[in-house]
Amino acid sequence: MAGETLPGVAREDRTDARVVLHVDMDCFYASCERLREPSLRGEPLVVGMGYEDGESFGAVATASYEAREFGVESAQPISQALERLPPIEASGDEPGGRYRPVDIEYYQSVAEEVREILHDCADVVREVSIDEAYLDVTDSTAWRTVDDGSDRERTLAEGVGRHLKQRIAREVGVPASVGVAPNMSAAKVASDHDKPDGLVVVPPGSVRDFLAPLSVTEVHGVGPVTAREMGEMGIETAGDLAAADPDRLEARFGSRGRELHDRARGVDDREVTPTGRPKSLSRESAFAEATDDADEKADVVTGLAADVADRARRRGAMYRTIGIKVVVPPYDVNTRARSLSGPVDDPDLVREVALDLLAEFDGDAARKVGVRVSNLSFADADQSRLDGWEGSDATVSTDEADEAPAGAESAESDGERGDATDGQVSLGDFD
DNA sequence: TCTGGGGTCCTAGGACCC
DNA sequence: TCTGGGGTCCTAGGACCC
Repeated sequence: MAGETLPGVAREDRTDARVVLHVDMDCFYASCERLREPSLRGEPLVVGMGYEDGESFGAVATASYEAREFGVESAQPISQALERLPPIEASGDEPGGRYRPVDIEYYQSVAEEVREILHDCADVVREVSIDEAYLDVTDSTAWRTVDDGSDRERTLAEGVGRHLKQRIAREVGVPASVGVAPNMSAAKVASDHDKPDGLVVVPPGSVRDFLAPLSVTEVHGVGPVTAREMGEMGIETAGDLAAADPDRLEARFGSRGRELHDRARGVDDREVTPTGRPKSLSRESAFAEATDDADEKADVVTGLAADVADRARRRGAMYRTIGIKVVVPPYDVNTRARSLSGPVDDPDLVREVALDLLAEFDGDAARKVGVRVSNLSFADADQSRLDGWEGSDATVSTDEADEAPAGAESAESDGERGDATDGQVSLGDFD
């Protein structure tokens, strides 16, 4: 089915069927490394963090298909990868792997080139991550079949997918897998179906049949927990899921149950909307070994707080909520957050609040800590609304906030919890 | 599998308001 | 003093995704 359009399309050539593409760059970080270091092509290649400097607690970011043959996978502890695929320098007569550290800035520069092609090909592009995007090309193509002289049917939509792949390969030099379907969910599964370098087209009317034989884990939104529970209900394939009683699914999985049922039946009305602004920004860091040393934890949190605040500022984001995350062995994830009376851009306050929240975990061992800012607002975003404000402090930024930081008092006071926002009228007049 | 880092969305209870 | 019902905001946790 790869690179082909299934028959039976003409009848479905309705104007209401959308043409959605999902573009997924194949083991993107590894492809980027090969782009600038062609001798890595064809070699088992692992891109990961934490294997240098004698460290060994990082994880695999991307493994090339050759490395996957050795059992190396994404998100695997780097120590395990090194066992299964020793570095070439240390492998002796055995086959060895090439290891490279993550160089996110370089990958971003390559992704930017890909991005330009995507935006050139579609009006609406939703970038999901550095290596993945949805495109809606309904306006510029159709599900109509064309006679290209071969014996099989092709659609115009398929041509768009092929064109996109070829441009990325030719102009950037990295492989991509493309799925073409009438909705986002089906396009996503399609792009996954024939990796790497795949092109899978699923025309309207054939989505449910395409999905039916696939494992339920292929459905976007079904993770390990849901898959296990579905297994207990006798639901193994997407076909089983499509045939299941939606009321039963809703009883067990809530609104998500109904949604997944729809997806499995090929129903997904979500519009492809352009990438929006982030809702939160965070940084986290794992300790090589869990620690209960309060100073050590505080030092790391202080650093993370500064990083997060800096990133927020560079992106023009103000935040109204500051939070932390503390992962306690074996792997208990704890989060704490405090909201202020108004949005601020105030690195000192991020640190103070984060440390104050951290104090609750004094004496607890932590294997990982994190800092997050959320409830973001962007100074340039709602300008039309802000214009109506009297003495608009859309950019209540550090100057002002330093003098009257919203909620700062709670971070400094010996104080009672919960009074963080009391009496903070000065910054409370937002909205 | 025993777990790195950066995100999103949903749920559920409690506070508070009318 | 006891009380109904609805709405919103906040926090914490969970599942999922890349």
